[in-house]
Amino acid sequence: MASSSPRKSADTAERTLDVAERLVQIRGYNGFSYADIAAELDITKASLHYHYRGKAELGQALIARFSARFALALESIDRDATDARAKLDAYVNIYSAVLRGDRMCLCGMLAAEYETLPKPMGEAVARFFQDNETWLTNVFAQGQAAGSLSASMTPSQAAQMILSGLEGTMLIARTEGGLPRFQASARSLLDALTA
Amino acid sequence: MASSSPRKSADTAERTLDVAERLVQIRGYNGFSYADIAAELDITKASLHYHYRGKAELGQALIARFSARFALALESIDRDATDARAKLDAYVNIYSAVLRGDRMCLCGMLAAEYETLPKPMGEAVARFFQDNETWLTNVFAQGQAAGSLSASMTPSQAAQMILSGLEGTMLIARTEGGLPRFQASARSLLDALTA
DNA sequence: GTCTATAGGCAGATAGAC
DNA sequence: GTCTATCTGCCTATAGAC
Repeated sequence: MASSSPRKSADTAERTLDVAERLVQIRGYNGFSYADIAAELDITKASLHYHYRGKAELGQALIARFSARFALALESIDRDATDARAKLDAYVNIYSAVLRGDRMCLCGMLAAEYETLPKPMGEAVARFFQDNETWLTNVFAQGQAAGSLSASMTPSQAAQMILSGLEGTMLIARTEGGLPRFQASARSLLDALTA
Repeated sequence: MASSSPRKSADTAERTLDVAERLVQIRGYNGFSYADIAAELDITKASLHYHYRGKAELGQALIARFSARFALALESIDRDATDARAKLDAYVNIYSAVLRGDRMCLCGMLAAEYETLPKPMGEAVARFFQDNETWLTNVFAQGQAAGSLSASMTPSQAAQMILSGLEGTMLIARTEGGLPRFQASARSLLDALTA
C-alpha cells in the first residue's frame, strides 16, 4: 500500500499477520484468539478489529499471504534450479524452514481444522494444495522426460505422494523427532522417486 | 466394568466416548465442547462431569480407547493375513474405514493440535505413532525377508513413509477428493514399496 | 446418575471518545 | 489508529438437591 503514514518498519496490519500466522501454525486456528495477538503487539483487541473486521477475515488474509509467498518461492526455484531433483530438494527446504520454527505448514494445520473453518478459508486451503500439486506434477513430468525421476507412476500420482508425504511427516515429526526426523524422511521419500 | 447397573445397550460413559471421538475426529479437540456432547446425548453438561472429571480426562480416555482398538485390529491382521503386502492392504483399510465417515485419524488430528494438548494427551499421541511404526517396521522386515517388498530402504524408513504418507493423504483428502483420492494415493504408495 | 443453578473466565465483536 | 468500556454468548467446572 505505502499510502498514508511515513511507512514504519512494519505497520500493525502486517505485524498482526506475522503474529497470527505463527500462532495458527503452532496452535491452530481454533487455538488462538485476538487477545493473544493483542498481547504480543501490546495493543488492544479493539485496535485489531480496525485492521481486520473479524477472525474470519484475518484468517483469509493469512492464507492469501502464505499462498502468495509460497508461489514466489516456487517461481524462484524454477529460475534457480535446473534439474527436477534439485527442484524437489529445494521444495523440501521450504518445509524444513517452517519446521525449524516448530511450526506446521499453515495450510496443513488448517486442513486438520477444515470442518470448522469459514467457507472462504476452506476453499483457499484446498486451492493451496491444488497449486502445489500442479507445480509438483510439472516438475515430475520434467524429471521423467529427462530420465532422472522414476517412471513407475504418473507425474500426478508422484506429486500427490510428495505433497501428502511431506505434510504427514511434518505432522508427526512435531510430536517426536522434529527437524532431523523430517529431513531423514523427506530424503527417503525423494530417493524412492528418483530413477 | 459391568459392575453396578443391569448393563444397558451402551452406558453413558461409553456413549460419551463415541460422540466425543467423532467430534474430535471431525472438528478437533479445540473445536468441540461438553455442550456439544450433552446436546447429542440429551443430558446436561453437569452429568458429563460425573463420568469424566474434565475435558482433559475425557481426551485421555479417547486416545486410550482408540489406541487399544487399533492394537486389536493389528493383532487381527497378524492372525488373518499371511504375506506382508496383504497386511499392508489390511492396514490401509483401517484408515479407509475412518475416512468413510468423513473423519480424520484421531491421533492425526490431535497431532496437529499437539502444542495445545494437556501433556498426558500429547504423550499418548506420540506413543500411538511409535506403536504403529513398530508394527509397520516388523511387517516390512518380514516382507523384505520374503522378497515381496522393496529392499531399497530400511524397514524403519519404509514404516515412517507409510505412516506419514497415510496420515498426510487423509489430511489433504478431507479438503478435496475424499475417500476415492485417499484410496488411489494409498495404492500408489504401497505399489512404490512393493518389489 | 442426572438434574438445576451458578460461578468465573474468555471468546469475538461493537460504540464512541480521543 | 488506538483507546476505554461494554455486550452477549459460550466455555469449563462445581455445589448441592433429587
